[in-house]
Amino acid sequence: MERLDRVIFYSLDKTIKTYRQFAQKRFFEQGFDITIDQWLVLNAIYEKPGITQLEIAGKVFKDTASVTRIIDLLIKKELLKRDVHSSDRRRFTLEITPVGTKLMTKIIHVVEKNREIALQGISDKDLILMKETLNHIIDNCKQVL
Amino acid sequence: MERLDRVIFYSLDKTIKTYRQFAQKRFFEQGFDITIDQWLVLNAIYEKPGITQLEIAGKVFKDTASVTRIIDLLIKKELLKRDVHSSDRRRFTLEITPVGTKLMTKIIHVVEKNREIALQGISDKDLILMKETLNHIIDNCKQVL
DNA sequence: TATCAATTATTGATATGTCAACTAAATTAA
DNA sequence: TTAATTTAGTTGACATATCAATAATTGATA
Repeated sequence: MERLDRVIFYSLDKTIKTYRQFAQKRFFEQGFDITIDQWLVLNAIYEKPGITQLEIAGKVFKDTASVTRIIDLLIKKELLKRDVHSSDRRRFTLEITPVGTKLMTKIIHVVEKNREIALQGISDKDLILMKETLNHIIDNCKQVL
Repeated sequence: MERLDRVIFYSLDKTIKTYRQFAQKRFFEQGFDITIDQWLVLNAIYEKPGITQLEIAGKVFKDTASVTRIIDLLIKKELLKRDVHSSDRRRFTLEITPVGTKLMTKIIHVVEKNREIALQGISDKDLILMKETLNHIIDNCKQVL
């Protein structure tokens, strides 16, 4: 067996990539023409209307440059509308279009099902334990960052 | 508290991103002008001389297009050399240069230290448990892929 | 052996990640 | 109130991910 410390990061990487591929495939299969990342950003706005791009970036662990570009694409797809903010002209008001809202209400079922499939057979206890270990790793890395 | 199934993928994403940032920062800080992904590819060759690009892709969970491009950069950095394979002309023989070898023997200490820092305070038992849970998720997703 | 299929790798297009430089606007301080 | 600082967001450059199309070569088969 390989060394544990090495295998862990290997497994982490593989898990994220496999889950993303899986989730993306299911989006397309069910007819949703949207990437996982675009969904993440759209969802952040859906859950908190009036959210700023900076807040979105923090919420989905992306930098503001990525958020800007993803928002551009969401607008091109007519799922989102961008208007200048009434009181702070550095900011934008991001508003999900009716088409975007419809997509969100439909795609949530795929999202929930994806999570269910990916986690089936895994106990809450194991998930909680894993979450704690993951958070521990994050804290360890953050101390140096 | 948010729903567990949701939080888990959130934590996974955050962990990978934080660890990558942390590891990359330490590469640069210690004077190694190489990205994490370039290191992964170079390491695959280092550990298995004569490896094909297809095998590298499998080993580091990248597709062959990414591997091709990363190899291009490694060659530009003069850490790697690419020659036609003697018996199969579809393939290439990838050879790490002396400069590349030197880098690899030095950077391994940073890599080991990174893992040590990231995992400090976490028991082997918890790591093994996490690995099993991660593998379970991978298997669940693969069934659908 | 001529053809067809499989294998290995590259390339183009598009999306995203990361860093740095930049603009514009708002806030704070002198 | 002017000047400096901070904040919000954009843009360019480069690295990587993913998909599809392609090229070259090899292997299988009819």
